[in-house]
Amino acid sequence: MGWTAAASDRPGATIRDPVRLTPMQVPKASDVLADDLRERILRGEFREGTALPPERELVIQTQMSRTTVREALRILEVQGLVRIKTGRSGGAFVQVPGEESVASSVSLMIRGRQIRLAALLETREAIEPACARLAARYRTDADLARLAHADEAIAAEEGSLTDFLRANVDWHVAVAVASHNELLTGFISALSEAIYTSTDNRGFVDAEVRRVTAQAHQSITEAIRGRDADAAFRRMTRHVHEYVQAVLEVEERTAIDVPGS
Amino acid sequence: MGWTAAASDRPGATIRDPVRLTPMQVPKASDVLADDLRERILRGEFREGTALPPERELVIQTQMSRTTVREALRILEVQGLVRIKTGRSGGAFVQVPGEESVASSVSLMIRGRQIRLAALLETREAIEPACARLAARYRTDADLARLAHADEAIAAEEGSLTDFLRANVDWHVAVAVASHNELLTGFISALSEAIYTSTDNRGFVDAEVRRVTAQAHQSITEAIRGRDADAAFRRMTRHVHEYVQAVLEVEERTAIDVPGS
DNA sequence: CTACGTTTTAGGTGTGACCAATGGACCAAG
DNA sequence: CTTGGTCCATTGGTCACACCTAAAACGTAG
Repeated sequence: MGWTAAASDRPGATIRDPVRLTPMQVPKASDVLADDLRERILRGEFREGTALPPERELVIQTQMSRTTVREALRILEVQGLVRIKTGRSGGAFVQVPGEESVASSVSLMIRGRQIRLAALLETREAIEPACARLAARYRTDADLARLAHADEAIAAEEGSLTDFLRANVDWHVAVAVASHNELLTGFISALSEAIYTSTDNRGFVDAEVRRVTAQAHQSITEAIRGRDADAAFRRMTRHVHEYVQAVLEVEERTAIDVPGS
Repeated sequence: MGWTAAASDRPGATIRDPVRLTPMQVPKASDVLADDLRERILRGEFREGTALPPERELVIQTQMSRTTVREALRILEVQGLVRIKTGRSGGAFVQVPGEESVASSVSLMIRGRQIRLAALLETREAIEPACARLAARYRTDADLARLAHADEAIAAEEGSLTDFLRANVDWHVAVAVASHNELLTGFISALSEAIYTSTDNRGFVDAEVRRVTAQAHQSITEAIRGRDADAAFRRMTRHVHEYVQAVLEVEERTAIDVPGS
């Protein structure tokens, strides 16, 4: 177009890089639609449970092809913003992403990055004490019921290792729920689940560990019941830390790692 | 098909529910493909950056339609497991979900659930002190450089409010990075970003707040530099808590909420 | 009023065609 | 030898259309 020549007053002295452009992106049609719908959903324009127009209707309204519309809806579905049902009076129903959504993405990262069990425990050590403190502050009777139930399940001697670990996860998640903080609950759910799968097949949990764990849990549950935030924080700190120590000890003893498969 | 009649020896006495099936789910074809590929990626079967076969090639291999194949790839893309490039030698390149992935899903939840600023701060209060402790333990010189850079930006008096808040976020994220814990980094990134957007347009940040903040940051940075884990934990606890108090005060003073729009 | 088949409305899948972007090979002008 | 232009092959993006499948709603026989 010759506009570079126009920028220079002397034809021989070409200015080389007088202007810089940021690498620009041409959005895909499906992304445009998805972005628009996402924005509206997050803005609260539709109540939860509202049905978006059927695909064929969206095709008419947006003048896009059904393929494009479907791709946009699929994006929103994966992001947890809609739930798609088939059949008559089915369609895309607005939903708001909750803990499961966060938990699943955290799980993906943990598995993909092959995050070591030590790092997982370190993270749990970082956030669970504070979680217990909040639980002591905000717990309701329903929360207490869940905790008590998990305590019973853990104290059951005859359960299998898997049962024990499952109950263990349930208890930790119950504490998180009792904190009434959705973010923390999401984090803890994902963490506990990952720790669970990492801890299974590592038989370092013997009867002694189970006994100590059950006792610690009950002690913390008591603090939460008594709304003793400081005690809950302290005991949870100690409990999680001891667990870390136990795992690290075994890690060192069983230092024959299985890196490949 | 009349097989219920065949099960009964007398035609009139139909046995009603002789066999019970668990409600089974018919998975969608695209999900099957996506699940398979996801599993392989997470298992580390492909190195990061590896190109999956082109769509048309996958169509041949899987005997599925291109529509289905594309949907599967789109799912993986949204989950952060592949990055799709157009053009020659383009395609789906294997990727492993990192902090951005977690951060974006957390953002969705925060926006969608309309989580209050108080809850965000509460969450930050729960995890940042521990984060600072880890940073003091594991920080490298590169981490210190980032922290120092952020400290300078914050101390700059002449910046706009937005600049200040931006630098504030950078510093908090830098602390998280220094902890060398990818999970915590992801959490803090998402939290800080959300707090940033919530704090903007709330002019409670005056010169005094900025001065105190800059001072607190420097103090914590010093603790991290000196590998003093306890001091880092303590000072960060105090700093974040004071920030919460400041915000809550303003919240009460400006109790004229804007619920609708 | 219940039971069951039919209809209708939605999403799910398959096909084939064409558009758009990207990278490489090649060529021409300076 | 560098710069820019042209063309081509490859690969994802979009489209239109047809058909299958699932589920809710409806209507009717018993």
